Amino acid sequence: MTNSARSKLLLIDGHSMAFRGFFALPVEKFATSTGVATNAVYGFLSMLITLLKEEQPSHVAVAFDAGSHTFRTEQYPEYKGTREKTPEEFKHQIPLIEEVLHSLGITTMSKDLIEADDIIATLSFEASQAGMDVLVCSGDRDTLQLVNDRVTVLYPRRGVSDLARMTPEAVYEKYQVTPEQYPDLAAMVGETSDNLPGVPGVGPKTAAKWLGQYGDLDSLLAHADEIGGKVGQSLRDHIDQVRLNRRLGQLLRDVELPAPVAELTIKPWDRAEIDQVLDSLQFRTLRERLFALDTNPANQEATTAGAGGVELVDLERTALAEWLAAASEPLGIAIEGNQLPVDPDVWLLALGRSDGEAVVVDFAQLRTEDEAVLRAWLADEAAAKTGHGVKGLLHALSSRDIELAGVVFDSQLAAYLAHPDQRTYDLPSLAMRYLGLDLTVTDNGGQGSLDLGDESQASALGADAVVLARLEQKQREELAGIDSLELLTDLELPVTWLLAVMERDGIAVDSSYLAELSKDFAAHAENSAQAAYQSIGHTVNLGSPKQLQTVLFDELGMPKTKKIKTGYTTDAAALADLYAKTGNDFLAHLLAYRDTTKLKQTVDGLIRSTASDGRIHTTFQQTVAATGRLSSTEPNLQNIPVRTEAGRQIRRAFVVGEGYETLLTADYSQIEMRIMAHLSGDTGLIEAFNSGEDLHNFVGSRVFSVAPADVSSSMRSKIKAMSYGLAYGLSAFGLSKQLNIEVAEARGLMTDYFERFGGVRDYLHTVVEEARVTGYTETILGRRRYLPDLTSDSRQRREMAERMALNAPIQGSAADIIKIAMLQVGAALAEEKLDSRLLLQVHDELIVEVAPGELERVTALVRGRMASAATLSVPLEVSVGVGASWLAASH
DNA sequence: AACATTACGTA
DNA sequence: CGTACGTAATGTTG
Repeated sequence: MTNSARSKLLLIDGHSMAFRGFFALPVEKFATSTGVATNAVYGFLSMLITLLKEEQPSHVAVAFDAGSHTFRTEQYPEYKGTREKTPEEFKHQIPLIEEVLHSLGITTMSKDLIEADDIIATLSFEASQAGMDVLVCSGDRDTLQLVNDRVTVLYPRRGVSDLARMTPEAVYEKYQVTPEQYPDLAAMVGETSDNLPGVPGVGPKTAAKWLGQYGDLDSLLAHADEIGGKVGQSLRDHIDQVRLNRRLGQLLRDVELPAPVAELTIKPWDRAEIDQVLDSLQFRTLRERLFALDTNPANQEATTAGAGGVELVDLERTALAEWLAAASEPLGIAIEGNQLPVDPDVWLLALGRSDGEAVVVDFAQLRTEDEAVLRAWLADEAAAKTGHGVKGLLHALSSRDIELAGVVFDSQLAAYLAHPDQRTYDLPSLAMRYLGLDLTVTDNGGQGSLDLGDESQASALGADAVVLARLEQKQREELAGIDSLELLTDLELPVTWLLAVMERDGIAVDSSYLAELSKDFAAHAENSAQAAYQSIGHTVNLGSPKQLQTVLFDELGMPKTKKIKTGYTTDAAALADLYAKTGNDFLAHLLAYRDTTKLKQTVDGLIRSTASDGRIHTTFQQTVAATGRLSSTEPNLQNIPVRTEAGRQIRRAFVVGEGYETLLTADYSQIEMRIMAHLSGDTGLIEAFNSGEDLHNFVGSRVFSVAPADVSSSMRSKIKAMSYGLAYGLSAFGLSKQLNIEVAEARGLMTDYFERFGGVRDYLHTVVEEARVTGYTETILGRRRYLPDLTSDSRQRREMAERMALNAPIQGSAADIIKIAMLQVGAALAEEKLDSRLLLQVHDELIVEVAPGELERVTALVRGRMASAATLSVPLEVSVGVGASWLAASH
């Protein structure tokens, strides 16, 4: 049936339709969080989705104007001369639209000196010659000349969603001429928007009447002297203009184009790529509308071809041991259960082979002998396995004291290493991306779904396991291609084991102390609140920025602060600034209230997170931070206060657990600056670290040309801010803001800095340039971060990407190093059969719980292993503290 | 109920 | 107009 359906080509005038979208949608409502306008992109894509859905074209192309200079302006410089300059807000959206189209596999075309309509006319002509149906979507009436039995123009009436179908009949009804006659009519009537004057006194009605009488413009002009009255004279007076109009209005049908119509089929969708593009545009609803489409036959074919049936092996008939022994490749492991460190559980486990065979076991019904076989196999280092988020697997299996070894792959970690910027790495997305399988389709008949056999949970789990086995093959190849396979097998996978144990162990807290702290902070906050109400004479929700804006700027008439989306900011820096200006006590009370409520929230969060064993078990996220860092959730133990005295008191609550002697903290000193010295090879900076001198004093003495001893504290703090800022892509403006100095002074400071440390400047420059060429940055271990925005036309996006490119190798290399250190420390503790254990990692710091009598050995071991984790051109310095609480161990 | 916005804690 | 994160409250939207 589908073969007999005629091919249908959809041709879109990109500029024209984007422009409609731009004016139809309010720019304020359609912008990314960074302020990039996206209303035209949104409007265009929305229209495109509708067309794809309603019209089901088999071929699509979008044509764009190459520029305002065309062969028409060469013939007639005034052509389109009255057009207003394209708004900046609009211009930058064209590349974004092209990006979206490319991710959708839709061909875009543009050609120097040629307008989009000429490209469309050429393609339209070629396609209708080949017997295809053609839809032309354009807001330019010149395209009406293309209309015939095969070609329909969709002309926007208002906005981008209301399109008029201009068939030959519709054209005639509207203009009383045939499509072929339309350019003749337009030549006489003129087109204001193209700056083409028509014949005065001649409108569409008159022009149509004449064309009805004479057939076409040539015949009409040949008999121009027969036409009487004022309009006849007017026509004769403007014949040259009419001829010019006619020539300019004629669309070219013989433009040389890069691709024939046959190649304009919609390409298979790479959902991950589309996701990435839509993410960057911050589109949500359009994504759903888009993926709900089923217009792409090529995609369906690819999807179906990749799908195979999953066959569940019946353990009543097949011996588990034999089935396992027959495995010649890593088996996929999928489970059903709680994969968190607290109260983990597992009730179903599936093992899958890439050929589609799967075993699913229900622990509640598992025969004793099968369970023994399964346990032995899972614990067998030589039996290769692959999973998805193996850390969770380890938690779940630990609930039944099941040991897991021989895991050679983790599809989630692998996907993260390949594309560390993605939001999530859920299995269905990976299945779609790497295998073209749609795991979200649960019904049997659905195209692209695995044939589940039945809809039970067990079958779905078996399918997951099969998918994992197949993913391993694809992703292993991908990682090998970017030299990241070792990163997975030698770093991230071992780290997963370590993290699982750290999470399971947790860190002990003093719960009664936390309760006390909460009470203290509450009382303090309440006092500040009352004092705040007192000073303005009424109560207000101090936690509501909106209400505070009313109080500060309307009621008290304070000077306006920095603008934000909803008005003016009330953040701490702005409030402190206002306090300096006005001296109003309300501000001081408000700041105090903010501080203490924030601390109370942190404490209350810790209380809520304390497990029944009196310890807090955070979850470390290993696939979240794009640079390679870990992050910590539920609760986040990587942002426990330390900077203020009151905040530090919270660290007292983290204590050594029963049966252990003390806590030990070990942190790298200035690791990012050391990495900067290493990567840049700057001799001055390397010397700074080898001199034994305090880093900032050393650098300060060079920048300010004084002796190290004469570096004042104000000089030192400026140097410190600048040194750290450089690794983030700090600008002179940002530095001036932070240090409260003039921009000129900040710029001078940076110039002096770079004069003395030219290697740093060269390095920072090179790292961005290389990334622009290769498309990615790399850490010392070869961990990549892709930054496509480095070549963006939008300055904002490009500069953002440049700062990321500066920072990623530095932050990421530090992450690499501490991960190595963790593995080394973990291995050393095990080798030396010590009972002390790693509890937390806070980016450049490790926290260890030391068993009785082990302090000396553990201190030496941690120091040594951390310092030797990497060999850089500067030493890695480690400072260690010991104490009964995290606070006490911090100094 | 889900999402966005604002603010703020850490390295 | 400095990177990388997570959490909580308020307020808006469906």
